[in-house]
Amino acid sequence: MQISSRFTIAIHIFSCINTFEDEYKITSDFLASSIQVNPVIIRKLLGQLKEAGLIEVKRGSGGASLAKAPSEITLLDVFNAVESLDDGKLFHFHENPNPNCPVGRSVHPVLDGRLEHIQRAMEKEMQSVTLEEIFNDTNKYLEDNSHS
Amino acid sequence: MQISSRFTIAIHIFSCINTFEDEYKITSDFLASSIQVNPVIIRKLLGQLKEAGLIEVKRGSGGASLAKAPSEITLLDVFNAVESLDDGKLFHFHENPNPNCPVGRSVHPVLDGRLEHIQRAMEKEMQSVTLEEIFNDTNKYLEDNSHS
DNA sequence: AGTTGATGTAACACTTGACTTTACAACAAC
DNA sequence: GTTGTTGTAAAGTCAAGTGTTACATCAACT
Repeated sequence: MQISSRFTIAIHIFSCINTFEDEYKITSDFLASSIQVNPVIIRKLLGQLKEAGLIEVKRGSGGASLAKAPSEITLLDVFNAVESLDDGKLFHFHENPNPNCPVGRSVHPVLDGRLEHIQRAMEKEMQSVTLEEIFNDTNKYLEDNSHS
Repeated sequence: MQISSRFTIAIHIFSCINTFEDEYKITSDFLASSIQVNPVIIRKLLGQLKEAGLIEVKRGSGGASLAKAPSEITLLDVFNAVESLDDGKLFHFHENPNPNCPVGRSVHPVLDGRLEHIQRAMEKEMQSVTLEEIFNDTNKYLEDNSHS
């Protein structure tokens, strides 16, 4: 099963804030039209990102903005804010291995460490990328492709 | 969204084969009672593992066995055999970013490489663990806990 | 104060995938 | 041909992702 699109949508949101915050007010409708999903989806995501302390959202007047420097937000922060992993675990273990079977008894203790290790590898990689880098890449891409 | 339990069930299957193949015939019913899921689930998984060339299953008489040395099967092999990632990609991208928006146009080219990189890190870690190691861990665990 | 444009949320529907279960045809060995 | 097993179809349950409408709440502005 794939990781939900909430993650890429969240990054898209950040990129929009970075690119447009001086020109436009970043509302859920504005974001919805760039991402092409329903504004309510965006609002829920904004809520999660806000709760994680990554952005600020103004009620009433409206508009979203970063709560931290882009160099201080990693893809892992975004991922954790937005992806609800049951018990924080990437791998879903089958619930009831038979305790009367030697193998059934040992699967969990034998595998748990390995699975954590794999998850860590992924998280480490996510942690090594900051929004600043994403923003730089985006700006570069837009410069290179603005003459077409 | 978590990775489905098919992955851990598959590893459980392999461990059962390794531990019991000399004493018992490894049928889907046998496996089902150790894993405590429906035998049909097991048969489907056995089918996927067979198709990936990791095991052999006897029709009629019944029974599953390894098709390769445990040192030649990695967790990544098992994962790929059993987990159907759409288009091989771990991350699900939102489908229709707005091409009329600069950011909408650039999200894909900017992110694709990063996401692949993260997925690779996970795969690399999976690839570094063989079933042989899992089997050794299991045997060790069973020895250490057999006197209780 | 009332209007306006946003956000926060509830409620509901739709779809998909995971997982379960029953049932049965196909098969191999005895 | 009987038996035990695999392969698979069919149908169902359940949870999560996603989409949509609706509306109360809020802050700023006139």
